[in-house]
Amino acid sequence: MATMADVARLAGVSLSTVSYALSGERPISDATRQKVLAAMDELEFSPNALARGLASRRSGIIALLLPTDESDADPFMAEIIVAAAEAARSSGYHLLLWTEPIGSGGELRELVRHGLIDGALVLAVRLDDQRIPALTRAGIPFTLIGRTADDVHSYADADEEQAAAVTMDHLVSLGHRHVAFVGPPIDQIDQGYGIVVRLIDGLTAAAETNGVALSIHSCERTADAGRSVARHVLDADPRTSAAIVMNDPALGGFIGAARDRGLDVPTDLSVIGLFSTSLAASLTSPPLTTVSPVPAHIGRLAAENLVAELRRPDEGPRRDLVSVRLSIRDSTTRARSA
Amino acid sequence: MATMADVARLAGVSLSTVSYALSGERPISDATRQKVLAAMDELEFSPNALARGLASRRSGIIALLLPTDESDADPFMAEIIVAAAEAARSSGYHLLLWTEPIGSGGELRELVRHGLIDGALVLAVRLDDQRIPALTRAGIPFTLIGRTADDVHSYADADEEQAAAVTMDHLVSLGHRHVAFVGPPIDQIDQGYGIVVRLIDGLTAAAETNGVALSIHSCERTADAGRSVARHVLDADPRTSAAIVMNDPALGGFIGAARDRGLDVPTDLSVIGLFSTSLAASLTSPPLTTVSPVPAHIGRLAAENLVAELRRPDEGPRRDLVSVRLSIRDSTTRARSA
DNA sequence: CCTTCGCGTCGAAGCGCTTCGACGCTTTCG
DNA sequence: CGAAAGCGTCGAAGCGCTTCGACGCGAAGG
Repeated sequence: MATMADVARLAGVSLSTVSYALSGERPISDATRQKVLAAMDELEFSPNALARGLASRRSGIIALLLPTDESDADPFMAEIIVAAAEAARSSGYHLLLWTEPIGSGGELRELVRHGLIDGALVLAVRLDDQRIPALTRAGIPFTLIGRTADDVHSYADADEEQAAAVTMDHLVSLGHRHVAFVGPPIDQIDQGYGIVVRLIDGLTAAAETNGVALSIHSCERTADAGRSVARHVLDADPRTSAAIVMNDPALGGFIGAARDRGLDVPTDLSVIGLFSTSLAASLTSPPLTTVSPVPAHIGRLAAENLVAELRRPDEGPRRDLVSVRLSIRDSTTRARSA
Repeated sequence: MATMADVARLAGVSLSTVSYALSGERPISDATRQKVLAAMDELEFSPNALARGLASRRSGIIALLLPTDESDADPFMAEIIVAAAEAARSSGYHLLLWTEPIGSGGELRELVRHGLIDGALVLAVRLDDQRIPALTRAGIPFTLIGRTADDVHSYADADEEQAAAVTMDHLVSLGHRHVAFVGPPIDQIDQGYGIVVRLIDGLTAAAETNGVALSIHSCERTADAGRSVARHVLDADPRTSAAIVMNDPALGGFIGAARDRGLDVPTDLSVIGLFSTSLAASLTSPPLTTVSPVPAHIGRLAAENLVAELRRPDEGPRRDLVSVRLSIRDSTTRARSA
């Protein structure tokens, strides 16, 4: 554990010179720099992150705020997180996983006052998210993974509007006119998760434009719930020929229940997965047609935006919309009536 | 941003007294303690993590070492990670996600010298893992999520032996005598992932005991690979009546290919998922019988073991084996011949 | 030719906390 | 009744780094 003082001694220069040689904050002659670097090498020096952080008031750590009670370990989020960690790391930052037992405004303040983190990535953003004023008040730069209502902060998010359009286009072009949307649990809609709200708005608009009858259903994140929603959907409007499911855990039950009714997927009922992971898409039978962004892109962009903001704070918020891709597999086909 | 000095001034005591009142490292009279606490409250004081870390040589941060090239964002691992983060946090530690671009022994050293972390959780452990000597040399306490060959360190791991026994028991009790095991990619087996190796050993032993013919196959983590392995398995031994699949991404293809051959699952071919997530189990058709540990348990225990070791270093390694559960769903049934 | 400037370097003052030795008191016990 | 033993508190010395002001020096400018 060599310290900078050791390096300075060995190189025959002062401590501050070593520091400047390392950071480049002041010009250092080439000869000196070489001596310093050689000494560092010889001593296997590597700077102490804590000391550096204390002195510079920059820790090199960013936090990822992960609400933990809901959508626990969602594979979609998992991809985002890993991608964010990698991106942060390749920019020289560390990613700290900050799980919040939800509604814990107090603890966030603690984290923030703590002086440990330089910035934060905010996951599972609600249109009106309490964490945002908390972070703002604390003066901590942050980037949303998702968007709020007022769209004034940095973010990286899926392009829900496009997703809605692409989804509806696909179904319409296959002749579907009676479509059901199966979303996440009702309380997630009520709580205003931007992603859900915007998706529903987009789908509603697209349905109207295309003369499609769209029914909207919420569904708990379980196969059983998917099962009963399927029954309900088919009872409510037997003409329903396509379903848009944004709820991976419900998918298996949903498809199973339809099949139990004697309906074939996709012949009698097309199913399209919204924001499903490709793993989920490959597991259903038939393999699921999906409309999804690449989660890793979202995570990476969010981390990059945050880092950029930390390095150059004055350039204003950075916003990225990740467009989705329609992956046509075997769960959608032409409507029978068409 | 009040500092301890501010608190000391307001409370009318010395700086060190405030520190002791906070840490309890030395006795402080009740009266003084109350004054100090009141002052802290009034100033909304919260200690600076960096300064504390620098002075005490304990950062309160543990790293989770996540090899990133392989099994990217595996949902099973995701659950482990989130659970570990929560457990760490409720023990007063922060969890830092350290992604490694694999084979990066050098970078690990850097992290370690860095002085940032108090300990490490090591994910995706190989029987002979290079990270272990690196950590040992650096004097960093760690807990494995998995086990090495020599079984001398702290760990939390699934009980693979039990898993193998439970799996084989289930199939044997259903009358299966010709069983195929479909594992992860060959290089993961070769590289000695403990979990895979022990599972195969256990299954082999259990097969022998029960007079079962067991064939072993590796398989890339894609649906297509699953498909072709299924064909291969059925060609190689048409008597195969059951498959044990430890490879979620391959599952869909595997089942699909069997069905394409005119085989019904489970009537003609029973399929059992090994270490599958419950999400995956619910998505297949029919829903998958699985033998799995609760991933969150593994993550939590690992974090708890590490924290315990950090707090009481002399009590020796802590080891936890998490037992698996057989969840019987609809993908297994009696062998036809039976 | 003297001033001005920028370059390259140094020394020292912190950053906010922990921890060790010391000190004055009050108890306790032989 | 005096010495030993705690108890509760204080002061000061760091932890390893960044950063600011200063300084000597050679080059550029009037």
